[in-house]
Amino acid sequence: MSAPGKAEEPKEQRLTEGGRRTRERIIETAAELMFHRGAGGTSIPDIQAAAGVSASQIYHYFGDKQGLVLAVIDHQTDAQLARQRPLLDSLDSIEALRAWCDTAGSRQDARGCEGGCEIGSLAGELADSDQSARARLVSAFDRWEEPIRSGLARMQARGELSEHADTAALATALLAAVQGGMLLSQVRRSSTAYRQAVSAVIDHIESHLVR
Amino acid sequence: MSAPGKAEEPKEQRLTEGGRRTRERIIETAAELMFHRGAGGTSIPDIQAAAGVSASQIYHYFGDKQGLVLAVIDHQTDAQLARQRPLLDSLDSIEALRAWCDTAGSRQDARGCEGGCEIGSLAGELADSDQSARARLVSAFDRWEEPIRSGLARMQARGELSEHADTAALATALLAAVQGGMLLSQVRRSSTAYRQAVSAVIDHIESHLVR
DNA sequence: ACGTGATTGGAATGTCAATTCCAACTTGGG
DNA sequence: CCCAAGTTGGAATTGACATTCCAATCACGT
Repeated sequence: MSAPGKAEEPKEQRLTEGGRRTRERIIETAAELMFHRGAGGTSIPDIQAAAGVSASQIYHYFGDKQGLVLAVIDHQTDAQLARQRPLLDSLDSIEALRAWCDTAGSRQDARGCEGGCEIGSLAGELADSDQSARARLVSAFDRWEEPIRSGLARMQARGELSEHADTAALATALLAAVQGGMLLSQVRRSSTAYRQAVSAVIDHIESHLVR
Repeated sequence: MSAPGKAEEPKEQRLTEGGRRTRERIIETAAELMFHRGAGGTSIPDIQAAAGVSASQIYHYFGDKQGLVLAVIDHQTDAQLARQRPLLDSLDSIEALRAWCDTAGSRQDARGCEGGCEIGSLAGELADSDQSARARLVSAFDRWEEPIRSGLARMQARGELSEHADTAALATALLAAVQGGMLLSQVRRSSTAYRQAVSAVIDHIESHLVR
């Protein structure tokens, strides 16, 4: 589920088992299409065809397109975090940080560097035009950044990382490197930029190691 | 045997003085709208109304919407680089790097952190869906990264930066930090993430200084 | 002044998307 | 078994958009 947010869902409707599955299928199909063509570039008919559902079903479960987009954001956030676990929960060593960043790089290579970050792409498209989407994206990035900061904080508590290091700022910098690196890699169709970007920040974190 | 219309050379047409101005006005208006609403979110009628031109004029000068988008990419690239000069041409000291990044941060604050990077936003939207747009974006980022690398190379040539420093990689990392930092700042509506991201990378570059 | 090509207005066309509607069908609990 | 609520299909509506067309001006070289 999503983070403890204040989602104002007035219509708490009961779902049949079949209904739940249909709903899931719509979200997953929409997420896939929107990852490649963007939210604006993905039409309801596109989703209908790809998921094998009728228009009524989409509007029944999500109200309107914006509702579906919000659901997709949450789904991608959950999926992204789930996929990165358990690595994400033990980012308390330089090697762990490198390994974690590396899996993302390999994943990027595997798909030929097409598409960037599932969340970052939606963020760039929706941050300015849809306030409720932006709110969820804030939450998404917070949930993503937290485990990084937490890992650094543990290193610091253990005395491995200088007590002067600003773990929150370093975590933000690393997340930014991931996002920016992904964008450059997507444009250049090469994961090199991504690897150089995250490597630089991790090197910098490394410079805060004690002794 | 249809000619693989890979690159239909934009037929060199003669422009009247008024025509040139109309063309410029369309590009600038479109760039402004697309910056806020994205390329896909900006319709030809939108541009018509904002620029005070008729549909014929847009199609006369750009062929179709994609042609206009390409022109907008080039325009934003030129505008971006021009705005950052002369700072961009003297990035050969840590202070210069910080000052350069700071102006972008202030600019971001000045607009309330709405909108990200003029080029980066278009990149995220178009990299996967429009190959000719992607090609221009590759060129845009290359033109942007070059002055950074060049400045670092000068520092290195002067013996200020370690000879082991990979100036190209560092330049890429800094550009990625700018992009990723802008994205996070746009979502969070605070330039803090941007400042932390670029600061981390510049600190890292600083660690390569020969003492 | 003339004529060719540049420029412009504005309506017309065809497509497609978002959303609504309603009727039919299913399911689960009492 | 029976009803209310959940679920689905598919047509209909409405509007916007990209693009085309044609006819009218306008600018400039000769």
